[in-house]
Amino acid sequence: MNTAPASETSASLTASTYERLRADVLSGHWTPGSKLGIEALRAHYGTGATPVREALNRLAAEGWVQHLEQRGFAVASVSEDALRELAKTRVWVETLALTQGLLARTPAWEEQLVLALHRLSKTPRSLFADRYVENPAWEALHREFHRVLVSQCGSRWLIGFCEQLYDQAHRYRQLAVKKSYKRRHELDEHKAMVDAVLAGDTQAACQALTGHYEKTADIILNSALSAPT
Amino acid sequence: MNTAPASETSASLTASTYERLRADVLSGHWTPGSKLGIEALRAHYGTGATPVREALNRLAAEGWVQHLEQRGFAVASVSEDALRELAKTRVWVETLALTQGLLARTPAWEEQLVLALHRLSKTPRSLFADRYVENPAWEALHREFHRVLVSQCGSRWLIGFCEQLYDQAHRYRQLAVKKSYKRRHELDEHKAMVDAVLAGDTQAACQALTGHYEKTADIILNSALSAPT
DNA sequence: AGACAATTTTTTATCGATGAATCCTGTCGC
DNA sequence: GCGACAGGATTCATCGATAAAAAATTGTCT
Repeated sequence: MNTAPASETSASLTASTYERLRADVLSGHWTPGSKLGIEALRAHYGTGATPVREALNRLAAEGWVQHLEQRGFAVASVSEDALRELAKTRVWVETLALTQGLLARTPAWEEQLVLALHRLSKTPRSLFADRYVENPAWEALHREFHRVLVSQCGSRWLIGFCEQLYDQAHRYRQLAVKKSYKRRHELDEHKAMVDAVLAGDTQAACQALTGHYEKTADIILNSALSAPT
Repeated sequence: MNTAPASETSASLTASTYERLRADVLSGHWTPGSKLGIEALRAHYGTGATPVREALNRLAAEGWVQHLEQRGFAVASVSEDALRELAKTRVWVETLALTQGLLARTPAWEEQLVLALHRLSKTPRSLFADRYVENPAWEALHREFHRVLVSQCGSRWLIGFCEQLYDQAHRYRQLAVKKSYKRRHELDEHKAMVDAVLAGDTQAACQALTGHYEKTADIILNSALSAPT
């Protein structure tokens, strides 16, 4: 959870409240479905009602929270079906972006990708070796890796969609991790994608991508998302 | 432009202001790039600053307006390049949705599609025969037709993306129409898509869809979007 | 005349207060 | 005993006022 003011102290209260609230929803700090009362948020983030309200309106437009006319806001709910649909969509949309990127591939893009993978490989997944504690640096690099992967498609819209889907999936991952963390060889999977891209093998790249996402979804589904702890 | 209160008088001021403001941006009533001063909007829509502000925040999250930190809001700008990118993305994403829909096609879907086309064919494009005046009924049915076309893909995300892209393209169309209206045989193009779907011919369907969007983009581009009247 | 700085004006972002709607609770009638 | 209903307490939506920031203006100096 994010209690300290964002590093950007200069930004407006609305902006920083938005960022903090968003981060807290993504990280699972606010439980899906739970009510987000204005007064509670106002107190928690230490601002007036107006910035909280404006932040909530943005988040509602982005689908992170739900706006119930005349009865406030609530954290967007989750479900196994929604996760399956999300994973399916992600495969479709990112496969599309990757395919288009490969049709327009450039050395610069390949270099970015190699670099992103390298940095990711140098960063530990967990802050501790014996037990899992989220490593913010790894999370940032992982996000960056996936961003670069689709960035060559030539459409800001498509890149934006991929980001939305990534963040949505990220929330599910966070929620699942709260229950059980399953170790896996993510680096190999990422490397397979990069290798396929470097070889210019669209089919292999898409296949690797698809496998990666399906595995992720399966792990989350198996962590019994539906059974609240 | 939309001066009268929305039909939903019961809804909150924020909600109705949001809808009216959005409609006015989509229709081109507020010129792209122009400033949206709070005081001006407040007076225009006859409410306080709070509902206006919340509506603007939602619209900013959806990309219809731009939020310049500490210096208010402005209507999202347009450009030829952005339109080309939009058209390209639309082809990719809707082709994807249509393809997936065809993989899962059902009689119910085909019936909806036939119905949507029929209704569209029965409604005149313009309110007057001699000159073009937008027909809201046609606009609604056209939107519905395209919604149905992609609705079978099985992903609410993908359907949502298609809607976003549709609305964005719609704004470009509205802006172009303000300069010159070019008559065309849209009905034939729509019919070609439906025929291909009914025949289960994915390739033909996607080709018809692609042609339809590329033609639309070309017409808008030729109307000299960049040269303000 | 043109550049710059101080000052005034305008506009934005935020607060605290208020009217309106919803939710809770205890009571009454059947 | 249980559901309908009338306060009362919360919570939401909205307003008007205000502090803070940006923009416009003016006056000065080179």
